[in-house]
Amino acid sequence: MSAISFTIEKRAPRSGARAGILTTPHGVIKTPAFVPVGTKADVKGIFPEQLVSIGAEVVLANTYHLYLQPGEKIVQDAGGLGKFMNWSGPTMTDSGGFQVFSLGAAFGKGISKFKDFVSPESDEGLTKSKHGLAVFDEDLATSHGKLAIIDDEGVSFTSHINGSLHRFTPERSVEIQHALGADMFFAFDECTSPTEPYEYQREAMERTHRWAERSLKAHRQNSSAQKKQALFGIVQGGRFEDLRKESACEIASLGFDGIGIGGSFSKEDMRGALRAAVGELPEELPRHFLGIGEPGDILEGIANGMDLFDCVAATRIGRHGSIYTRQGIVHLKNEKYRNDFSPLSECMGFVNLSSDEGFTKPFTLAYVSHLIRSGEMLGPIICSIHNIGFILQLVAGARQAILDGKFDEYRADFVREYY
RNA sequence: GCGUCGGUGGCGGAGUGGUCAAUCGCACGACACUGUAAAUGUCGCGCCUACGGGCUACGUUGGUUCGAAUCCAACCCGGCGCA
Repeated sequence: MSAISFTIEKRAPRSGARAGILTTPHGVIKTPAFVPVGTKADVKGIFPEQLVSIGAEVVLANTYHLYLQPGEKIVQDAGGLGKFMNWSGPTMTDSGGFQVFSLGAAFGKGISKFKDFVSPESDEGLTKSKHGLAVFDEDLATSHGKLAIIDDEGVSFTSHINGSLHRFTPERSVEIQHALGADMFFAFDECTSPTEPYEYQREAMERTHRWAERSLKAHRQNSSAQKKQALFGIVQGGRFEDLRKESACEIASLGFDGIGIGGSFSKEDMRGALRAAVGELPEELPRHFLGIGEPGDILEGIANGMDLFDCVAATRIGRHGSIYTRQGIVHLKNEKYRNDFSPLSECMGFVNLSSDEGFTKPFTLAYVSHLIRSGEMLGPIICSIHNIGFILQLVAGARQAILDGKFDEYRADFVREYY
């Protein structure tokens, strides 16, 4: 018995795209859906009411961050993630598996989730340890510029906040996520660096599979949590299609409530890895494309049958002064926007961002550019809301297009103008 | 007027005989950002360039020296103190 239910309303004729309804204990999510990221129990710079007003239906927080600060007990005592952050709709939490990557192999290397990975440096093999470093060697890790090292049992890491030592296992991640109490949560996985070779990708994938089983077992041992929370397993396998297929089969066979597709790709590898995985997934489970993405990548995901997406880019680039528009990303700090008095909303093709909760009138590019340049906090806030709104609208439009049987045209039209 | 300290790139401010077109910060210009170590980071920022380098620059003028932003002299300008 799952805490959620998922029904598919309509499938697109010439692609894998599908529109569905995902019902959770805290409400309904119309899929495909974009899930704004609220890592530390807030979508940076945006009030819950504003999220609602621009169409958000669900938010995603992070286990690693909330465990470190303020601690899962506080969130639990507050009544769970949603109550803690004043969000009454559906919630999700990520497992902390991504931090294994971002604080581990990627730490200090300028590698992000989605870069062109030019020259994979030979890596002293810390994260490749086959012998299981049960005890975290801080000096060793630090000397390699990492805050996290992996063994078969779990991951030891130092807090990026104060350097204190911690350890996650699949069981611990589930326990923390039970305390956080989101409607949907993810199994603890190992998100590998795309620079890792095949052998290591296989090793990590198999470890992720073992962790998936342990996560599921831990979840099933808590029947009250099981009634309220759904657990998603995560497909890994790097850029290798055979691994992706194998991983998808394995994860799909275990009995999760939903499936996440994880990983870190180079731009060219995403589609192949995605297709290989999706082809092996059962139709009836909701599929979440972890960490994706940019407009084009989201549409690619939808076309390949993905239902849920989350991404920090909208708020991050917004905070950094860039906005999505129908014609592509605009860097508001650029000189040419200093005296561009065209309205923000019209520029991005929004029909309506004006509501009692949202903006009352469109701001001009010149104004927001000024706010960004002068360091006023309203600038990043406006851009973040704008960008989340843009993505939500893009996905809502895609959903409607699927229902209307016009997804291919919708996607083609968008891509033509945007890229 | 006397004394004293000081005048460096858009600004602030290092440097105090060669390795200085000149550290650094700001401003400015551009780029990056995909399960958030991120309201962050990277690059550029005298002029020209066939990218090897060339040219003009550290208040002004002159001098010392193989060589000066750096030493000397005069002058101009500013702060402070005394008249």
